[in-house]
Amino acid sequence: MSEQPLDGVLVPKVVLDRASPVPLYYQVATCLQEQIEGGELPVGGRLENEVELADRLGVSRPTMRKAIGYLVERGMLVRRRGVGTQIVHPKVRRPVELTSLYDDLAKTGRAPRTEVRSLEVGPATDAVAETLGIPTGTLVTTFERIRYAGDEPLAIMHNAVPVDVVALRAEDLEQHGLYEILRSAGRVPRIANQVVGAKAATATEARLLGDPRGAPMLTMTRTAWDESGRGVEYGSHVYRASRYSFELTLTC
Amino acid sequence: MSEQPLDGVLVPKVVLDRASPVPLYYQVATCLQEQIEGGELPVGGRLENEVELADRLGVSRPTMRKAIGYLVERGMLVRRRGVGTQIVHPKVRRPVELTSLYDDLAKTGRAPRTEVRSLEVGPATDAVAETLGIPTGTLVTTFERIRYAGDEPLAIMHNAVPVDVVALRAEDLEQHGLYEILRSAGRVPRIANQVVGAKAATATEARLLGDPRGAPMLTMTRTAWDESGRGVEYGSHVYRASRYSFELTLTC
DNA sequence: TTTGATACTTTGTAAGGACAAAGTATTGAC
DNA sequence: GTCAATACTTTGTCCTTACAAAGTATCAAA
Repeated sequence: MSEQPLDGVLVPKVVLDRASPVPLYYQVATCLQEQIEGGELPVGGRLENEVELADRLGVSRPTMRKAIGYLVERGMLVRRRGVGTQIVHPKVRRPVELTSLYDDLAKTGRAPRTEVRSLEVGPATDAVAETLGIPTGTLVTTFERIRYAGDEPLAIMHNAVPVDVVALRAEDLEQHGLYEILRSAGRVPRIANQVVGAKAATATEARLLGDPRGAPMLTMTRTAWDESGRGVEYGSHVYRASRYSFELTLTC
Repeated sequence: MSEQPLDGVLVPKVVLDRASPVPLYYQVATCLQEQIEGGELPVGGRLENEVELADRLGVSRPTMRKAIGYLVERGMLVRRRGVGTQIVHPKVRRPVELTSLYDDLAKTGRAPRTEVRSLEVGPATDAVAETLGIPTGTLVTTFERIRYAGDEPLAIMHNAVPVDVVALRAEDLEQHGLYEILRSAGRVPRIANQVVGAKAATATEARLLGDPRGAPMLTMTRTAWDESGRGVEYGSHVYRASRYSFELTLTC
């Protein structure tokens, strides 16, 4: 058994299943990723060179390169010509996940609760129609929700979703996150534009969220499109700055 | 001259320079990107299939695929097996560019001005050392700046940069953005972690920025690492919410 | 008319080979 | 001993070829 060579070059252990429908390059990539996240491949360490690695794993160099490239794209590895491939950072999430507040809360173990304050179907306003790229007057479902974490109000959320994208009912929205509903309807959001800002709470916002009037609020407006370029959601949300912030990882 | 075929399949015009040191796939990609952004290739249109395109441009299919893949990665194109490649979105910037406020302002044509209020070299605090991943007590340059757009104050910025990353002088910081300096010193930030939130202005902040006390402020703390995984910058900034917001595009 | 099988188109994965370019280490001349 | 030229290592780009898988359209049979 060839163990770690002398000069600190790391030899990851990878097991492949050529019968699996999962692409080879992806199997290699996730295997490496797990070992990096698990700490078996320490940060700063240098990886075996591509050619050897490909050889040892029994895959072609293009496949090996694609696997490495995948991890480079998400900031876990760095390669330099003439030098090699290094492990740079263990826990890196993709540039900001395209998830909803509901998902975020559920993931961190806090019980999300949603109150649907209003929901109506009507023609889209010019502004909404334009940002979503749909004809003016297209029917959209417009609704307002308050999101709680446990008993504490977190955010007021305004949304507009074209009715032909998915038919929304208040009951569903109280039980599930909007993105969850969109996904199960096959309208997966693929690309989104977000603007994050801040403002002072209006009297209404303050009352609904239990903050003093003028309290700092984090605002986020988002437009999301599905894979065919169709606008699926427009949202304009207000978060209590004292309870919420956005975290994101960017790679250049 | 073969013009646009009948069924609306788009035939981009691409001119390649094989003598150029710029990779072929990148030439193809930027050429396509320009035509998409310029509107010559309309949103929703279907691209010629890979094989034909590669053939017509005189490149191999892998090269063509790499070019298309590059644009798919940043959300401009979408491909589906058995269907083809479609243009989904014209103006999409990379998931949030890893730039500084100075760069942002300069790009949008507003004259950025910087006032360095303090600058000192000393051992890093525990918190800073930990986030940057450097030993406690490592010497860092700590400085405070106010950034103006024209005559109007925009933000208060606090930073810490290890002295062995780059030696910083107040004069340089008044003339150039921090990221510009880092780049020219060869310490290119490659990956960063940002947290965006909001808060009310303290009395000092309000005074410095010319806002009333308690005015809503957008906060951003960022830690950035270079390609070798070394922490190069820690920043904690406060922006006037009335004058600044973050815009970002995310792909899932 | 509807259903189901079939053919076709188009992208996805994979292999193998060749050369270029960048960075590092070594060696030789002065 | 220092510095420049050289060799070597390693990733970057590009090509050709082949087959698999998904989606669409066609066509025939019930």
